[in-house]
Amino acid sequence: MPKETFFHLPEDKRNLICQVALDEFATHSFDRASINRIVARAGIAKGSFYQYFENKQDLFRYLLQLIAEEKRNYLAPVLHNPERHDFFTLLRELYRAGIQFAVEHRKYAEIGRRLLASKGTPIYAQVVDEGMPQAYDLFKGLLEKAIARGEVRADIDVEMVVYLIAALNTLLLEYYTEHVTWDYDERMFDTVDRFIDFLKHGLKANESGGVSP
Amino acid sequence: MPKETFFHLPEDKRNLICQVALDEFATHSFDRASINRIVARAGIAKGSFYQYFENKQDLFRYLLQLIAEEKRNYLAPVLHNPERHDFFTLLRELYRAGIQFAVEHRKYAEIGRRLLASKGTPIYAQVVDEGMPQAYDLFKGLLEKAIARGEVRADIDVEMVVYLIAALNTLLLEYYTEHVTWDYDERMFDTVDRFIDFLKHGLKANESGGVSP
DNA sequence: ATAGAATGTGACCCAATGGTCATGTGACCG
DNA sequence: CGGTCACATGACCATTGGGTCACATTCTAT
Repeated sequence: MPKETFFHLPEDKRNLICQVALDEFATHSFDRASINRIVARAGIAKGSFYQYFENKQDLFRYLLQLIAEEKRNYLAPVLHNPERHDFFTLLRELYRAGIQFAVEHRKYAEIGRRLLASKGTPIYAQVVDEGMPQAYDLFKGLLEKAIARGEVRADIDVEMVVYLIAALNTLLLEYYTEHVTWDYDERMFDTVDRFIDFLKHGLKANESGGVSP
Repeated sequence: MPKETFFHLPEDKRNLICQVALDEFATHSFDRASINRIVARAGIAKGSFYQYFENKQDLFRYLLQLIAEEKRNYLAPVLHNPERHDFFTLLRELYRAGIQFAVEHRKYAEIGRRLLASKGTPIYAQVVDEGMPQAYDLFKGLLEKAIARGEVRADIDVEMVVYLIAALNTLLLEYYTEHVTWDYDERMFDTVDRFIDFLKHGLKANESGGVSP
C-alpha cells in the first residue's frame, strides 16, 4: 500500500497519478506496464514515485483495491437482501450490475480482465489468491439455497455449476462488450435475459414440439 | 517459419530444440519466455538459433503449427462424418476429444491456454486472428443444422450460443484439469456428460415437480 | 532568518532481453 | 592440399526496465 507521502499530496495530483496508472495497466499486461511511462505521463520524478509506492506491485495492488471498492458499490444493492428474489432473478441482477460497472468503468473492467487472464504468471499468484474463494462461496451459498427452495434442479453437480456461473459472469461481459456494444441500454437487458434463459432452460428442443419455455 | 538450416539439423537435435522451447512457452507467457534460456537448455549457440528461426515469434508460430496439427488428429475422427450424430452427442465427442488431447499433451494445452488468455497483448493480435473464425464457423454450422433438424431450440440467439459453446469448450477443460484430475478416465466421461446435460436442460427445476430430464 | 524535516529530482545502477556480427570450424570437392 | 560453403560460436550492441541514491528544493516551526 502507498506510503504516507502519497496521501500528503494534493488531491488532484494523487488523482492524476492514479488515472495515468490506470491507463497504463488497462493498456498493457502487468509485465509490460512501465513505470517509466507512468512517471513521464504523470509528470513526476521517478524517484518520487518510490516515495509514494514501495514498487510496481504496490501501486498495482492499490489500484485493485480502488477497483474492488467501486465494484462493491454496484453489487451491494443487489446483495442487500438476496432472499427477496428467486435465484435466476438474483443472478440476472448480479450479471446486470456487473455489466453496468464495466461499461461505466471501462478501464477498471479491462484491468480486472487482464488480471484474471494472467493466471500462470507471477503477478497472478501474488495478487489473486484471496478474492476468488469469496466469490465462489457467495455463488455456492446462493445456489444451495436455490436448490433447497426448489428453484434449481437438485440433481446437478454443485461445484461444477458454481464454477460455470462464475465463469459465465466473465463470459457475458466479454460477449456483450465485444459482440454487442459498450453502451448500457436496452440491448444489455436483452442480452442478460438471453443468458439467463440459457441458464434456465438449456438448448435442447422441447420434445412435445412446442417452444421450450 | 523456420529456415532451411533448421530442417538440415539431425532429427534428435531438432526435437530437443522444440521440446525445450515447448517447455519454455508452457511455463511462461510469451513476453517472459526467454530465448537465452532456450538456447542454454538446448545447448546451442545463440547465433545458431537465429540461423534456424527468424526471431522469437517465428519459433512460437512454428510450435503453434505443431500443436494445431497434433490437435487435428484428435478432432478429425469426430468431425469425419458429423451427420451420424445428433448435435449433443457430437458436441460431447468434440469436448471429450479436446480433453483427451489436453491430458495427453499437457504442454500443448498450456501453451494454447496462455495464448487465448493473452488477448490484449501484441502477440495475440499478431498470431491469433486467423484460427478463431474457423472454429466459430464450425460451431455455427453445426448449430444451424441442429436447429433445422429440431434438436436445438429454434428461439435461441445463434451468435450468442455459438460464442458460449466455444467458450464452454475452454471452461470444461479448465474445470476438469483444475478441479477434477489430469487423468483420462471415467471421471472425464462423467464430467463431460454433466456439462452436456447442463447445455441441454439448463438449471431450472422442472415445474411438474419431478427431476428435470 | 534559520535549521530541520519533508519532498522532488534525474542521472545512475544493474540486470535482462532480443537480436547482430565478426570470427571460427568442419565437411566436402576438385 | 587449398578453397568454398554451411554451420557454429559467443561477445557485443542497443534498448528497456525496475529500482537507488546523492543532491536540490520547498515547507514548516521556532
